Amino acid sequence: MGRPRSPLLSRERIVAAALRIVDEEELSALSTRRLAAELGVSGPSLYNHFRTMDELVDAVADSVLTQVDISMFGRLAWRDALREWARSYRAALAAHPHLVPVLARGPGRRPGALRLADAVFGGLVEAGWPRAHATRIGALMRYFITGSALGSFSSGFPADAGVYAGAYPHLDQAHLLARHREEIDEGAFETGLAALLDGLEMQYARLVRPAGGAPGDADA
Amino acid sequence: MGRPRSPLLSRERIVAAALRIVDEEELSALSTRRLAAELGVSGPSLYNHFRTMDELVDAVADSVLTQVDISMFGRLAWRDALREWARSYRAALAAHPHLVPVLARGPGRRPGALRLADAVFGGLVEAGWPRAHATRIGALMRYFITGSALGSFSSGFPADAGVYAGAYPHLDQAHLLARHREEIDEGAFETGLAALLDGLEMQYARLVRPAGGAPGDADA
DNA sequence: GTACATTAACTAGCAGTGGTAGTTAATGCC
DNA sequence: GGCATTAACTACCACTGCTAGTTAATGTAC
Repeated sequence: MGRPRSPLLSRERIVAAALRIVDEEELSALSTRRLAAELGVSGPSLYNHFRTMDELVDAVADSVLTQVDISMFGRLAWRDALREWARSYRAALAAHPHLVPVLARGPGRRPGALRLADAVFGGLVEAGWPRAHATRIGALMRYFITGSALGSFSSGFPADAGVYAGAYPHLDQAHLLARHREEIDEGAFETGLAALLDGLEMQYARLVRPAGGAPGDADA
Repeated sequence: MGRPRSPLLSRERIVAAALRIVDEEELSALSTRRLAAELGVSGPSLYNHFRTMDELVDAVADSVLTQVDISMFGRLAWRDALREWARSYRAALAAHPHLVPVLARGPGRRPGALRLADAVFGGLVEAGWPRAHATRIGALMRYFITGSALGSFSSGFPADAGVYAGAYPHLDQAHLLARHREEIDEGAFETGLAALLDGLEMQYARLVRPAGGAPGDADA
């Protein structure tokens, strides 16, 4: 059959189709043959564009991160920037929950992920946080955000009341959780985010002006 | 060959062997044939003890949660209990990071997971938190803890300085992160935990005694 | 403008996957 | 003692990621 007159595939087309499959089903539904079939092509053709399936999944995962807004760093105060960024980050991940375990493995060499890390760290350092603190804050924010996007808390509880009956006295209402999924998950995220920022604010106050008047506020 | 004179397998033996494989390699290394070989048995024999591979993985995951200490609820003040529980929870998960994506899908019908949820929710409610707040706190704590155990932050950054060179100006030291893995991950967890508890404490103060003296402290 | 390396599709096939069907023999219970 | 149940087995099935080797169109160098 030979090479076609115009290319049937491109990395972009492959990534887009793969993302669709992963979102509509799950990560394990993504297979070379399945993806190739969706693209009207035969399995191994994908290997002309990606070296391995892992590399393909990496590209799909990173494509999600390009949606995250980082323009608030340098524009807003660190606390407000962190909050807006966290919301944008979570929204991007929550739209593609099946990819969260992949993304949580860290940035690796994926440009989208490195771009985020760079922006957050840079924003915090420029706001006066010492580098060691900025590192930890970047990490703990990622912990919280990926954790919140990894799986719905509420819908992890079966809606069948019988599950809880005898053995778990405090969970007598847990079968209702799934019904209020979105509002609970969202509420927990916002509550946690607010608590986290309040707590960091306290630390910042102790750190940057420990007795009444210190330097540090680099508001460019 | 028929049935052996004494059973070769048991759920416990299977789960233990599976946990070893998952810890030493990764979740995807766990296959029926591989596991069966390790147990000196042939593949499909496992299906006499578990209906599907998913059920087996669930059992493995839940076995990890039985290690988590929940004795502090009712014994310590809510804030201290939450901190101790969080540390115990994280320690259990971090010892088996490859299982975190499974655990993060929620408790489902797994007794170990439901036992945790029951203890945390019960502890918070008895400490005076309204049920809706207790739900959110249970969720947000799980977000943070699973997120922190899901993947090391620091070792997600390649140790190769060339990765960051031109494009990511603030990450000029990021290649050193992996070298300080444990101390950074641990530090970020503790910093985040402290911030979270500080933030919740502030909320608790506003909530339970909004103007100077309210009821609510059920210290049983 | 013609060689020619490269590219991008293909078919065939390998070793490994979860899971099913059907067989066999030991066990535990009535 | 009779017999359903249990727990092992072998032989498959459809699927997985991936490799090898084939073919024909493309882009580039001279």
